Amino acid sequence: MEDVVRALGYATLGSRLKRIGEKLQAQTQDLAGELAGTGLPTPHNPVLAALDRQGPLSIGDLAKALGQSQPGITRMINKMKSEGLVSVTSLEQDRRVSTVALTEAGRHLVDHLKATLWPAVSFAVADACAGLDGPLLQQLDQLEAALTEQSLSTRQTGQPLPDWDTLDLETRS
Amino acid sequence: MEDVVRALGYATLGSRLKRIGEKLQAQTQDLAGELAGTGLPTPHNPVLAALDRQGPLSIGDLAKALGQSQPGITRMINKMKSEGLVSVTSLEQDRRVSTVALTEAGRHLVDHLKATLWPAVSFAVADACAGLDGPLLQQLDQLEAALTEQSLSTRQTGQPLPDWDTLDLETRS
DNA sequence: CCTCATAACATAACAAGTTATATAACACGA
DNA sequence: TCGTGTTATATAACTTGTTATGTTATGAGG
Repeated sequence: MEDVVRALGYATLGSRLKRIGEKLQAQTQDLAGELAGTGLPTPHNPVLAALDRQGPLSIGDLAKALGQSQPGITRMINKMKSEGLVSVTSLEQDRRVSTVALTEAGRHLVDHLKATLWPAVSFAVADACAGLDGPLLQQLDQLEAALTEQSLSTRQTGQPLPDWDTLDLETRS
Repeated sequence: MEDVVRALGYATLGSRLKRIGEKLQAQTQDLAGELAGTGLPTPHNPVLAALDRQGPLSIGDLAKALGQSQPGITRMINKMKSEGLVSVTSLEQDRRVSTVALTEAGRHLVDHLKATLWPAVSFAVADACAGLDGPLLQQLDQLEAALTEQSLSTRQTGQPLPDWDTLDLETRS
């Protein structure tokens, strides 16, 4: 059965990118289950990372930092608040803005993720991307094939992982 | 405000790909509004293209051809059926399988899209991708910047578009 | 033939993104 | 100070993807 989305090339690049992104997120979720045992949904990771990097942020700034719409952020923050990972307080000077900050539990989770899941994902994805070459569509072909052939979880070497903060510019970009 | 998803590189590649894919789809939708005037949702285009390329297909085969799950296809087909674009008939030999085929209206729409939207999108996306170079993350940086700077609709040259069927291997891949 | 496993599709519930709009707080000019 | 416009967030409705599960049809063995 022909892969139509792949065959149409530029015409369906949007669908293609979404599809690969979802596959990556699904495999990341699997890896999270094995590694960290936390049931943290994959899209919540960037939120935690943003708060870790930048400290407390408003809803709007979080939306900008993650490049998505404000209502989406509001909903995610509500869920994370209900799980005790973040606290939301309204700003003294301007009570329209609510400031989102990591709670103690949130910070602990971040520390755990920095030591386990986040570097593991970086390495596994870097491994899947190793050897990619050529124009964009070709690299996407290669990446999609690589992910199909071997999932992120089986790309775990088992070797000791460096902590997140020490790995920044090496594997990450 | 730092773009965290971009900054985290491989660790958030899934989110990144989804984000770019959604942006592309949104801009494709805009282009569709200007060009074709049809309110066809962007994800329905690959379904039409698959049926156009392969003739009538079962739900399961469509799911394979598009690389998504069967329930998603079922729902999309139901909507397209309700809009008169496809017909669904159950197979004589095996009444479990339902065969999806373009209706007359569906075929007319496909012909229209082949003459307008599909080649236009191919060209516009190819234009946005022109000059991309380097490793995957770098090409994604460049692509995302290109889409932000100039939308697909403003990449329309206005010059005559070749018909879809004559453009296959040239711009498409 | 009847049963049971399998296969195809449908349905339901959920997740996470979007747009459009409502609400509430602020800021400024008449 | 009183509207009035703007800004920040919340809410609602929708889309489109997912998984889990139900239903019906097929086919194969006893």
